[in-house]
Amino acid sequence: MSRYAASDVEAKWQSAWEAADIFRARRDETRPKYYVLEMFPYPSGRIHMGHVRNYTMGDVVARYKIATGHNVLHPMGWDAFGMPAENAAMASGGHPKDWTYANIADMRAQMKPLGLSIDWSREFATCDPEYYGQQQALFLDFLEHGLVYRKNAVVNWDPVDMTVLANEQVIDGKGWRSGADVERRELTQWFFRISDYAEDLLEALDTLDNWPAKVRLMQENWIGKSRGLQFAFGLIDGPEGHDRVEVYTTRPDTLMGASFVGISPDHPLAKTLERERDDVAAFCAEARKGGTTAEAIEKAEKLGFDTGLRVRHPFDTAWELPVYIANFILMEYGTGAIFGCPGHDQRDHDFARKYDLPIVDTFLPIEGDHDIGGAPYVPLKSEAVRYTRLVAGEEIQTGEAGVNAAIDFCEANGVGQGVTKFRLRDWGLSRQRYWGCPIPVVHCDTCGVVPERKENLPIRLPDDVSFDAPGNPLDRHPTWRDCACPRCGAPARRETDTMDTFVDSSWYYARFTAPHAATPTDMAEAEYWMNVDQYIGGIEHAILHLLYSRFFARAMQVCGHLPGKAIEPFDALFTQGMVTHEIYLTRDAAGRPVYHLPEEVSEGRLADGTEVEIIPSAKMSKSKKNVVDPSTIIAQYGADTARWFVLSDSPPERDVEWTASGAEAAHRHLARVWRIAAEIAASDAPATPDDDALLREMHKCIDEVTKGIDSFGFNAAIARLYAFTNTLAKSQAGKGAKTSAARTLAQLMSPMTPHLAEDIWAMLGGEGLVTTAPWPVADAEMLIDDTVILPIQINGKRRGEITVPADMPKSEVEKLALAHNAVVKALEGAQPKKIIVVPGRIVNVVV
RNA sequence: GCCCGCGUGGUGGAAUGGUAGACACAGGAGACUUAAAAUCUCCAGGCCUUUGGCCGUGCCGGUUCGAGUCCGGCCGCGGGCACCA
Repeated sequence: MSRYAASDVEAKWQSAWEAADIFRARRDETRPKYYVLEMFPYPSGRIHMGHVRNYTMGDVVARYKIATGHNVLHPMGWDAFGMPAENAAMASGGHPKDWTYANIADMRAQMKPLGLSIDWSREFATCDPEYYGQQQALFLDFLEHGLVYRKNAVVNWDPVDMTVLANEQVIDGKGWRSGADVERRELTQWFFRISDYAEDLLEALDTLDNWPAKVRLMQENWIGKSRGLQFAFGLIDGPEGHDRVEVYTTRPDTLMGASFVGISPDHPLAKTLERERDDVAAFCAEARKGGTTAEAIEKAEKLGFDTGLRVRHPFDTAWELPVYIANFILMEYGTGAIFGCPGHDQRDHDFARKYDLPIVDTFLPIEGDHDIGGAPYVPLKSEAVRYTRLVAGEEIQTGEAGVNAAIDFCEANGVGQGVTKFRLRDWGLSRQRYWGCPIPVVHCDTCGVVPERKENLPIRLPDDVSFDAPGNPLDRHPTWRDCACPRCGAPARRETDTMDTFVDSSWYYARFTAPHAATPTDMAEAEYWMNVDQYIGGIEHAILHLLYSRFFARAMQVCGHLPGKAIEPFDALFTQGMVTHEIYLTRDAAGRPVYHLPEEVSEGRLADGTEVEIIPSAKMSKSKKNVVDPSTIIAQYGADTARWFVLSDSPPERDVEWTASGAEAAHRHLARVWRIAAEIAASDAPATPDDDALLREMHKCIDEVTKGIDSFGFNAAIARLYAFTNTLAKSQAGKGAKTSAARTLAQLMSPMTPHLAEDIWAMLGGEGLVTTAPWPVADAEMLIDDTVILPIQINGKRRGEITVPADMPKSEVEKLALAHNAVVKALEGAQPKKIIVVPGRIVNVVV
């Protein structure tokens, strides 16, 4: 008998699927539709195991849905704009466009051998003018509907290269190429009004029942709805135009603990002072050093500058507080000003100790009380309710009730208003870069900012650009900027900013429903195919990409590009873990790590015998060389082995470690299944006898694998398939029962290992393709066993077991349990205190 | 710093609040073979006084007849933090 030859088998069945054209999605009102989508890849050049895992999971779902009679849409495309293409152009002199399309061709060629059930006729790249032209049309519609506007915003500025830097390009506060200290600088930029949808985006999270709870929680925290008090401190002898400092606080219950007021270096008062005073200007310049990320700002050393100005406390006008400019206060949140309460906030506490400000405890003492000299006192969740002193004679509870009481008290006394604020800021989409979708507006000296006419779209990126100087090539292009004003016809200049690549990925799922429509979407197609029934991708997109997509679905609906039902574009979301691998390294003379590829290492040693250090289980990354190329694995074992392995060893939401032995074992198992099936097919044994145990196992396997796939329990489903294979291999049944069991095995494996499944299905005389064969259904009667083993516990510890009929009444089970040796011994003639019988599960005797 | 998650044998992991360790990897013993490969069979959490007993799911405490699972606190590791995609 021949052996399982993966490469022949896989090529054969991929051709068969292509010939039958079974993955092309067409509208068909007679069948339920199912849209499964994996987050589309960035065309970096090579696919990696993370891609294999992501697309395999989507493929399992897609193939399972095909088998259960659904009309499946399973498309693929490329998130093709972005910085790496420009970096490659700068490093090697090529063009971002050539680099990107070459990468797409390479990656498509690597992806096809995986045997994915993709409708390739719908493929597009976001850098295709056909796609980004429609995106420009969307932008113009958003502009018309008031969903886009311009305002100033802070960017990372490299003062040597005179260019804007991405956060990624700021290393330890310095520009990645120039090494200069990065500054925060304001530019006029385009913004989407996502914050107008904050309340809706928050409330609709409750409707996303099939999203992971943690993703919903992360989005909830990101949107950050809070109720607080907005009020003003009266400013004493402030500069002209400044008589108060508006503050927003979520902790008005601690107002009596105030010991300073802090304002952002970008606060209007700070800017006024900066113009008037050199010492303030010097401090603000210092405070603006470093990157713009929240992490950089909050981790930076807390610096404050005493302006010398004083404000009056709203409850006691004789009480004066100093005004500090502080580098950790963000102008984007609240009012850009805070009051500091060092007694009950760690950051304020640190600040107060550094600048020698008073630390006031506002919580009334209860027994064994706190001392806030060493650390701020923040009550624990589990502690008794605390009371705080708001003003003399007013005591209020802490926590939410206290905040509301404090707001009520303040409003009643004319000190500010209770307001609701969101942490969510508007989405800045301007990028000062070439390789992105041009923003389709024109700057005219007479008319100002004018939208392009839709008939002029797409506004194409020019091909003749150079990357030999820092900055945006569109800015220095000799002619591209020149145009006629769409309104008055006078000579005008194009906007040279391009769009954030998150814009590209915020609506591609809608475009897949009609990838070549002359408008952004085709409403009939969108009505049929939307929503995405199952979306699958990395947890790293839990906030930004998913939130932006949710906003876009709403905005597109406002502009008539999506039907009402698509307000939430992704009905179900699954976030998968990473593929990890050990890192192998040796040290150079200076002790710096030198990384080695897995194939260079054998049994912990390099070919020359040098022992390597091993760092366990880290995310695969080219720089650490702990990567395995899927193409190598496919060449060695076949795609089914790679698919089987990435699904088998870990739950899909968790990381999976790629190991050579695991891949080897997966391949051995698939070869075994093939061999077992081939033996059954070639056997001349009689059709009977049946094997009741085998058939029961088969139905249990159908049941559990079906449930496993339905709930993304792929690893558990695969474990069940291993067990069933073991049972089948040992069965003494006749050819009839074995053939039936093996065909079922082929069907159950087909979503995971479709090529192998087709091959053994055909071998065993299955009709047509297993891919399109109807999914098997478990016989409910075969799932119930006649007898069960019940563990006997004494005081919750297992002491024995009894085997009883499954339907034995509780009273009978109790009698049997009480007669059990271990129970008799434990009772020593006494009566049990209690007996708990959970039918079919357990007996617990309390003595 | 802030938000979120995870932690179970040598390893990956399984377990609607109900027999902890399914299934697999690595390991050990054996069969087959001149031999190897391949394949097949069996063993396998730790400890002890071994037909039995004790301990055991990061640590400390709680709820419960019963906790890997629920609650509180801690420790460790990972993801995100708005211009990486």
